[in-house]
Amino acid sequence: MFSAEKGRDHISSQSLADFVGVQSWQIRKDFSYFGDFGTPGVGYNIGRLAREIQKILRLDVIKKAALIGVGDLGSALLAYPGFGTYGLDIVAAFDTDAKKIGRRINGIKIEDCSGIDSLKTQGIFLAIVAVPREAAQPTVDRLVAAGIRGVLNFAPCKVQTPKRVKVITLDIAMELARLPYYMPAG
Amino acid sequence: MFSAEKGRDHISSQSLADFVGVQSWQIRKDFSYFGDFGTPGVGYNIGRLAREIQKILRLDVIKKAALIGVGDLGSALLAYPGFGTYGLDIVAAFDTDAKKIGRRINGIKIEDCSGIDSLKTQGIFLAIVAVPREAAQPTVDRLVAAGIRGVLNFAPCKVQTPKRVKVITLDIAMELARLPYYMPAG
DNA sequence: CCATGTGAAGGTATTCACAGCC
DNA sequence: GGCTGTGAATACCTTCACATGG
Repeated sequence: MFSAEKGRDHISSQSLADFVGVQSWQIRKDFSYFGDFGTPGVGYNIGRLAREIQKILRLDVIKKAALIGVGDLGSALLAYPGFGTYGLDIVAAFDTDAKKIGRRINGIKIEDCSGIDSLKTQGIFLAIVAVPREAAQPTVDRLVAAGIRGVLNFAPCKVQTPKRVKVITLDIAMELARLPYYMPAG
Repeated sequence: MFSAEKGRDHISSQSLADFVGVQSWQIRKDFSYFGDFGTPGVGYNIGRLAREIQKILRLDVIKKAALIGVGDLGSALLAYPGFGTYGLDIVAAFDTDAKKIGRRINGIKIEDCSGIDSLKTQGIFLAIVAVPREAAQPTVDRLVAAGIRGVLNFAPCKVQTPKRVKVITLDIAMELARLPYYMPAG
């Protein structure tokens, strides 16, 4: 990748744009919102650029996350190796099912849900909610009480939180359902 | 739900707005792009509205989908009961792992990948790609050749397709990684 | 001469507020 | 009176093209 830049320490907005499939001015405009990282006539220093982006996206600190609900999806998430790329680490998992409690997946022991209440003391401020729809709101309420600041919700429903707690809801079935809308004569 | 409207056959943009957490003019404006479904002074006929929305979102036809890659995430998707809500039905599953081929999950038999090439003859135009990143582009190429029209891609990478094939990429780790960005002093 | 950063233009989406219909 | 549908106003985002700095 970046074949035109191999062995060089700078890259142009044009090369970056070609690589990710956008226009060069989009690259420059977006970067300019966060500061002047580039050098006119030269381009962007690759090392500097990487560090700036890591800072902007907060990739420089490892963030601990808890998983609530270890069903099929939850198990898949525990086994997924891709979170490290973004400085994320799932360090705790909770379920209500007695048969699952005590089992380990990928080194993480599944705990009883009472442990949720002490997440704050462990420095955990992110939670992944992979519970049935009916359980989503009560679960999130408990997480909010436990001091959680951000929630990734896989339950197909809206959940209410105080403004200080950010929620991203990912309804996988709805994402698939969006596709036919773009397909002429579905 | 809709307690103020219980037992009635019409609902106002205001009630809908309160329920989903938006402004009433957003509801009216959005609906108006697709036609005049409402009655001034009365509101929207609930049955009519439901049918109109089903038509707009193409929920009235059942769409068959194929799953490629039956790892942890793929298995979770096969077991997930929520696709029917949106008129979706996963009817085929493929994997390269000989140990998995022939197994059934939720009534769907896991097949060898050669079956991908005949998806079109089965009337399948949607595919879910849950394979490792390296395999994503070749898999999608094969799906495109097989006449697939829409792809839900869980691999954390861009995939190239002809314009006629719509791709939605869902990078779950990146979704979680977005949260700290909204959290002050993450 | 090269590539950035940005004012300005153009386009799109959001929001308002009200005329018109029930 | 109540509620819709929509023009008009506003804000936002996208795109262009160029002045400026190396």
